[in-house]
Amino acid sequence: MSSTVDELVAQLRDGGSRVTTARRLVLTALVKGAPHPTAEELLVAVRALAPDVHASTVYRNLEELERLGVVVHTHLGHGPATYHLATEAHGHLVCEVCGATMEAPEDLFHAMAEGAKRRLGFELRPYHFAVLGVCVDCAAIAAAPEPSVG
Amino acid sequence: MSSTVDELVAQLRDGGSRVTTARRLVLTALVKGAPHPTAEELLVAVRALAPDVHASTVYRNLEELERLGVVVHTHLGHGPATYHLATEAHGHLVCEVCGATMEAPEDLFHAMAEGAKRRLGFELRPYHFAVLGVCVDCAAIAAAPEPSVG
DNA sequence: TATCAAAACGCGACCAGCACGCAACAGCGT
DNA sequence: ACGCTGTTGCGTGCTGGTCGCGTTTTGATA
Repeated sequence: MSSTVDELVAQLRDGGSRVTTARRLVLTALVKGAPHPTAEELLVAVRALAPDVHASTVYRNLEELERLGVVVHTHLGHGPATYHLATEAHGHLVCEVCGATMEAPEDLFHAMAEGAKRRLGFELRPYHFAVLGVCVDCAAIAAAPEPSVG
Repeated sequence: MSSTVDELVAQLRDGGSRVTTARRLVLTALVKGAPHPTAEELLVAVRALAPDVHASTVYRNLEELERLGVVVHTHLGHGPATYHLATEAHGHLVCEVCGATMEAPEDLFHAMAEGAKRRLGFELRPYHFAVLGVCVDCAAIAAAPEPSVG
């Protein structure tokens, strides 16, 4: 198991931040909820237990948690940003056709990262924005001769 | 020289679209303007010659031009999308610190694209979203021992 | 346990970037 | 020049997110 809510709360205190109900619930939602929640989804999860929490509170908490290095956000495409614990940071491959999201194997970026570093001095951070493309299934559909219209 | 406005206008006619003042001006701005214009910047360029063109007209034209394969848009980071001619499509590396944008060498994505294809069946489209990272200069600054505060 | 400064909250207003509905207008085939 | 229909200008609306302000809460200290 990577991180419990209590450990994350301890990180908050270490960082000088206070521990509030909303904040704890955001962390709980991140630990126990679905894999790539948006701020909106986190808000829903938080409100399930504390209905009066305001959207801006969730946004501000995510910002603060990110400042402390507890969570990171990723853009998976055109929609809203998604959040996860910093301990679970990883690259993403997103299908432009169906929206399917998959975790990128860690070494997939190695060659490109090394090439960019050596040739351009550019240090890749391939986690912040997903790499777009077309997934197996959608590529198969696109390549199929005819979807047999009738 | 890649494309003249007249060639692009011909593409419009071939696609069944009409050629209007606003549309021609958008194309002109794309051909002759700065490298990675946003919709807003294109609007300004268009309005320099036709002050009454409305923002939504530019957005709709860009959408239509994209449908016809004349232009493509790219997301360089958190800001608005940027547009360029489809003939000039290329990958981008964007510095998360200073925002510097550079064109990615064509072969930089080869290894990753092949790896993704062979191992996951995933066909990379690395042009739609930029790859983020830290540029040479900002990496140097970050690595410097002390910026000599006084 | 009471006190209190500062942090965080709830709330609403606001912002950027963009999409949409509609009536008027203009391109272009005839 | 005519008329069909795509396009425009305009306002309005939506999503995703930020900000300022007055109130509440946290948690160190007494």
